[in-house]
Amino acid sequence: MKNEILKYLSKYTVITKELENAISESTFIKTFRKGSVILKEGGISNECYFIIKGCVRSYFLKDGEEKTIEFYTEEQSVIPANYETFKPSESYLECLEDTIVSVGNPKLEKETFQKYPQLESLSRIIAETIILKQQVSFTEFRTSTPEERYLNMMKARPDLHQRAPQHQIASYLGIKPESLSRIRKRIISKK
Amino acid sequence: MKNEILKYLSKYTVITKELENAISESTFIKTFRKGSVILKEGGISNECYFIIKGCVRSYFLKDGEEKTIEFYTEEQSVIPANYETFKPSESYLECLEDTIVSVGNPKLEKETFQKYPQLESLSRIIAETIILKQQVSFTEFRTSTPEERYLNMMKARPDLHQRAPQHQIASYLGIKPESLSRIRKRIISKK
DNA sequence: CAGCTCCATTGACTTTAGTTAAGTAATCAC
DNA sequence: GTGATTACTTAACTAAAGTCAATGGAGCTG
Repeated sequence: MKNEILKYLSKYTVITKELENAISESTFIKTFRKGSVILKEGGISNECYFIIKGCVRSYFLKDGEEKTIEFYTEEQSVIPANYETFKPSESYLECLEDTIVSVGNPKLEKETFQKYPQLESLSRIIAETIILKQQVSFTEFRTSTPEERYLNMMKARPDLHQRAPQHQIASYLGIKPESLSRIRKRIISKK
Repeated sequence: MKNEILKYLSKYTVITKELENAISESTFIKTFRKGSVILKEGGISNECYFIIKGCVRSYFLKDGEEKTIEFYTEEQSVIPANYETFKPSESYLECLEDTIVSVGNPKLEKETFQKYPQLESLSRIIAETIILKQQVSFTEFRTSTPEERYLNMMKARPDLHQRAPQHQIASYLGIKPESLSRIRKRIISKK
């Protein structure tokens, strides 16, 4: 299972025996059942996750409604917003499917980075890559209509449509379920 | 001037003599006149910037219109989307004011990280912090109406309103200039 | 299997943003 | 300083999303 991480890291660097050791020493596997809540509002989190298999949704409550922050699937990292801060969480983490994750925590992380500085270097590079990718997503979102956002999502992550209910996808797109329903209808009639 | 960076870094760590050296060896100062274009569409960028004083806007063209990606001001880092990729830029970087920046480039960066691993560690931590902050901004944007976005911006970065023309702010908020004009009118009449 | 809950869809209506066009104010260039 | 350009505002109209309510279907539960 753990070689899923190595497979991911191999996109950024050559996997050495050292790196393999670093990963296996600093992470462990956990599995969650569909419907499990990994983190609740108000909860303290001290773990981060790399998704090996499955789907996790983060969301929070605003005006009594669930607002989906992100859907995390295979090869994505979940870092709770309160990771390492010891502050209560404002959001939830929920498994939409049976999910297998690789778990990290600050203590293990710190020790491993000291022992394997190349891993920290790799982490920096990946973090910077994620920043740029996030910025592209954000910009794309900002400059698109709800209809375009839906089409973009279907192109970039078509699997989400099978994995998450439509009202959660709607809130992820920043619109109401009724609007998403109409947008879908409009798209079909255009074809 | 360079101690502006140290001042910023001091939010994350204790500034050692070593760190001071690391910064002064790996960066240099550049100044740009108001209106200067730092990076054009199609241009290759191999520099990143830390803004000491001034304001830089990044934008790109979509359907013949300028879409503002971000306004960068004091203590913010500008990393062009094509930094280190050697691919032509899809966006522009333009100075809205006379601007003083500290410049970094991949070669200097790499050398410095090898010489001062603690700086790379700090960079990782800051990058991870930025990821979380970006996610909060994105989520806030997604779950807000245009009016709320404008109010949020005025609260979080009121200076932008003086520093950037309104139509650029409109595109930053993902709306048309006419809509921003109406939103402002609506807000005033509510008071 | 009946009843319940949750979800997606649809319709009627309201609100708000986009579009187009015109007019005014501000800025820049000569 | 004058003319030209650009930015901002306003208005009338269109298009799309939000709101509220009702319906029908899927899935769960006793």
